[in-house]
Amino acid sequence: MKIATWNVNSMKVRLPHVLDWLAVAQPDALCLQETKTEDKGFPYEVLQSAGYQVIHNGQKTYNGVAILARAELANASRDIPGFDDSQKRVIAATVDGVRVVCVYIPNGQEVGSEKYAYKLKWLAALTGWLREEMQRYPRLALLGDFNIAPENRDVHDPQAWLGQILCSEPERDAFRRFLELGMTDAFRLFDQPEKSFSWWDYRMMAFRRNIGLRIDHILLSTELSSYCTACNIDKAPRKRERPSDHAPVIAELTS
DNA sequence: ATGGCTTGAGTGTCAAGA
Repeated sequence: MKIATWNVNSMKVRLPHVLDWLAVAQPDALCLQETKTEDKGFPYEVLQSAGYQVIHNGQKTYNGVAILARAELANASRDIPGFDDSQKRVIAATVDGVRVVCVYIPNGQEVGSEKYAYKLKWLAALTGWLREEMQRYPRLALLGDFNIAPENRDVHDPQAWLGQILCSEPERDAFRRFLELGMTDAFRLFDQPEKSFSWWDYRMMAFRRNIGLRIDHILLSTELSSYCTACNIDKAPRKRERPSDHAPVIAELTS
């Protein structure tokens, strides 16, 4: 079973890229972030024609998350239960016995800002809910745009980013709390190339110069991580015309 | 040099991303 995550930065603009990537990469489940559309504008039919079931939790202009899956999407849930939030950032469902949790974690803008406080509060709420969700579903995968580079090796220039947004210690602490729940960063289960990133700024030819961050992640519960045989970042879609600024991350699980 | 692109909204030019 292949599971993947991709921040597409507008489903409307990126739909052709998503369809092409589904055909090439053949994921069994794909989590999408930043769809930037309401549910009624989401391209359900064309994705179903491509062989995927679809659930979406969207809003106008900002945020928005979806899960596409070849098999049935069972027991779908939206948002963080008990956490008052107008922003559409979470959707979850069970696919082939795996609880797939798709998240678009807030960016935080700047350390010390209101949005940063919201990010930390949001992360705490997610962690609390995940603790329960993992008891309900021991075979759980958390996928998405975390907007956190967990370690210095996930940053092109750790000195320049020291203490900055996406790299600050409170954010990295929050990431470690996911691991303390019993989850493993699938990407780090395997040897990886130096300077592996999942996001590159649109400006300054950042992709060509590999000036990036690894902020998109797949975390696996203990019961799943032992079945993980590969995890990679696919840079091919980032090389296309009008790409998303993020690349997809894909993990393979044996049954 | 706090910019540099891209998107959505909306038709001016700005917020937001990371």
